[in-house]
Amino acid sequence: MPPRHLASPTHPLAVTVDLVVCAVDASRLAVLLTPARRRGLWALPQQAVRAGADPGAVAADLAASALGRRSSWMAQVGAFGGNRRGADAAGLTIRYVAVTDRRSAAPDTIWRTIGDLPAMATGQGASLTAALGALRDRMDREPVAFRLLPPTFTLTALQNVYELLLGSRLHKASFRRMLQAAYLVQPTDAWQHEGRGRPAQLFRYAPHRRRQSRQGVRFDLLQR
Amino acid sequence: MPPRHLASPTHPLAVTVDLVVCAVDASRLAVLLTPARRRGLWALPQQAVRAGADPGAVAADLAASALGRRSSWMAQVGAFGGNRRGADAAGLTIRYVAVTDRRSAAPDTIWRTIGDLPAMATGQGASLTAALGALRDRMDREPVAFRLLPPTFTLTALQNVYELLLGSRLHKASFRRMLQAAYLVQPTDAWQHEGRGRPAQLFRYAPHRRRQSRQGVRFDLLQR
DNA sequence: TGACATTAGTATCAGGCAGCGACTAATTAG
DNA sequence: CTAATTAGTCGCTGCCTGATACTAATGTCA
Repeated sequence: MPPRHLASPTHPLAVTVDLVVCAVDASRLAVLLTPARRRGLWALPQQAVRAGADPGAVAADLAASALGRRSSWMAQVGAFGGNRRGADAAGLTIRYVAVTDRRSAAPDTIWRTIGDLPAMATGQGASLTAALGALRDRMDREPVAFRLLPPTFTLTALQNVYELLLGSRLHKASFRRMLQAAYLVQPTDAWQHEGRGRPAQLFRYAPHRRRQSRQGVRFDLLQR
Repeated sequence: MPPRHLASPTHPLAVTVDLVVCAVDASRLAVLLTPARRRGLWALPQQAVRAGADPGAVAADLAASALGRRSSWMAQVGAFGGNRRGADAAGLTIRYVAVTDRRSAAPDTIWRTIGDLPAMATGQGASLTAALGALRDRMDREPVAFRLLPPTFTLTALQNVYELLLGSRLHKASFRRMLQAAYLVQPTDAWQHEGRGRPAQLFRYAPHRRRQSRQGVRFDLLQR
């Protein structure tokens, strides 16, 4: 037997991509579900990966087919595998999380808000939670929040998305100050009249002047 | 043909784990390499995944066999696949990055510092860079720096590791102040006498009193 | 033995930024 | 016209950051 750190023979494996597509629905986070194999249950959209295919491309196609349109942002959560329960459980799952600004849906798929999820197939709930965690982690490195909103949006709407993803409230003035300092949005000429109250100006995501990040050490985020 | 978002038949795939093991060597980052299939070239340690195996466990075993001991920290970088060049290129690669405090090595494996890498097999250099990027990303969320150091260490050594991973210099007083505020290290009774200069106190990684993270939005890290 | 170099660690201060409350602005409802 | 509601801004205060400058403890070398 050769040392284990050298190349070793291959053992073909069943590989599936599964996908958590998120959208914002009236201050709630919603995810897209498809019918599970067992009737009455729901599951994350998933698709087998063929040899030679790029898993990212497979996930993008899957998102497009489940949404009826392309998702506006996507990232890989990770690869998981081994001893799940169920029928052909010996395979590998590559999980992706995606985001969209419009809750369109292909036939048979449904949107459900977190906290109001239907009965789901085994393990799917945990997958979903893990994917949302990954989303939260990337939120301050990539423009995820903007991809959950239409091309133009109010700053209040943007703040709501951030609060939703962070799970905590933010201070209005501070939020806007930081946003301005980061040169991430541009005002448009349009204003949104939303029933009562003062109209809100619409902004567009338009990052210019990339600021140097501080390069500091965030010990306060380091908790293990 | 069924809709693509529903379960579809399986297509077995060759799945490999590959691994970037890092250590600190006199203010340089070093990685562990094994001989590539083609003589004279070097490659990342890798191993096939059998059906039913957990890729994380496979990676941990691989690390243990390449190092001769367990690695002190490990994380998945991601799953990559599809159209690489080379012989059996149709498979999938799950990449992990690991970290150790001692540069032990199994027979046939070598340590090389970044910037002084030998000729490597196709694509391996890029894999390595991507893994180091992932390491840097997780550094301020998980205690990676501490795992690159022995159980007790001087604060100067810790700061050197942070500077190495961040790629920039940090201010001594600020570094220590933040470290103290985060309750991450405890002083020991031991002092390190390093040739000339004042001896340095040895500390141990011992996070107590988990502070609330600020929950703010780091727009300055958001640049796309 | 004493001055100097070297490394560790601390103190203090000034400027900047975050969080906060309070303010103005623009609209609808009644 | 007044109150309610939502948008957006202003100014203050206290904390944190980064810098400089200091003290402390050791080895080196004349």
